[in-house]
Amino acid sequence: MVTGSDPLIGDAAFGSTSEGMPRQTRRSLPIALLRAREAVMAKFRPMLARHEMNEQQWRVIRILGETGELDATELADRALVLAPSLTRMIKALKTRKLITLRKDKNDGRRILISVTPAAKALIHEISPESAAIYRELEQSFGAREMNQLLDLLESVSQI
Amino acid sequence: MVTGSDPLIGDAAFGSTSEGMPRQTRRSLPIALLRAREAVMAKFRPMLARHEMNEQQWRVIRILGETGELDATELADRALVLAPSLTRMIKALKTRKLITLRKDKNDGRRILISVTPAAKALIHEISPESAAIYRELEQSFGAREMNQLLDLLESVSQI
DNA sequence: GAGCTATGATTAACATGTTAAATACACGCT
DNA sequence: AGCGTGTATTTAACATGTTAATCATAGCTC
Repeated sequence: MVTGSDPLIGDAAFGSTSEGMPRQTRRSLPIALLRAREAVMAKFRPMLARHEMNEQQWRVIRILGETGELDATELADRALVLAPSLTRMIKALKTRKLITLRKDKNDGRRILISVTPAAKALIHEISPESAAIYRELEQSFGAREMNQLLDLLESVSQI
Repeated sequence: MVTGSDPLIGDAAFGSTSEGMPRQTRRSLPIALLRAREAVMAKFRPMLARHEMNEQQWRVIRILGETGELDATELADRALVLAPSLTRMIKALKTRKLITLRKDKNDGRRILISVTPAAKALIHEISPESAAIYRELEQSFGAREMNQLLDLLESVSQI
């Protein structure tokens, strides 16, 4: 049975959601998040592709650029990539001479990763383009809505 | 002035994005969307795994259950999976006898996909569990916030 | 110091994401 | 009918996602 006066479950246009029946996908948070993400990333992907970067590589490089040297676990955490993915990406980025690795002298298990000057140059190429796309997005979506959305997303991430 | 291995942006610069510098990831919409999605999906994944389903398969099966027979393009669109992914998933789901395929008699290019009774049974197993997790999520996040978030996500998806 | 446990990173195996190309059919045109 | 163009699906190739297992090192305990 549907919870009391809850307007979230079941959209009138698509019928009500009763027990045993799936929630309509249009008011499903996971799908709404995915759809929004796709819409947003579609704006950025062509630009990144011109720089021979994908989304994940850009996250990794950019975070290293912002933060400085990081170990793999911390980097994977911040860039939202899984450890096995990062391991593979490290190989590719090292080959492209965008990162350098060194062992942590105090902990032989850790590798410390940092960006090369070439990567910093790349960051300085991409960032203005990225910022421009972001501004465009903010303009058509609304700065206030954007902030509100970011706040809600931050809040839901902490659950 | 950036020198040596110092980060390109210090924490002091948080929030203010100047030309040539990357926006701090904490207020980046793509990353916020990804992080929120991860937080939400972490609640659902273990339950789906118990039913030997991943997130994408569940979206596909569920949408077919809601909608009835669909052609591949329409299904891929609604389930937010790319056509090549769907092609591969179709093979697996057919092997598991969760879907059946037939050719469109009016258009030989299209295949029409629908769920089997076994899939419908599976949907009726999973849906209440999914709904329970969703209610839990709604309770800790807040129904009003959830609604607000869904509205904003829908809005940003149309940009 | 041997042994136990925990942690960081990698590897393995399979699934999906992503782009480009190939294939097959539909449809309009002449 | 034959041809060109567009559309639906598949295939290919490579990247990342996901879980589990493995390997190496750290740190603790006896």
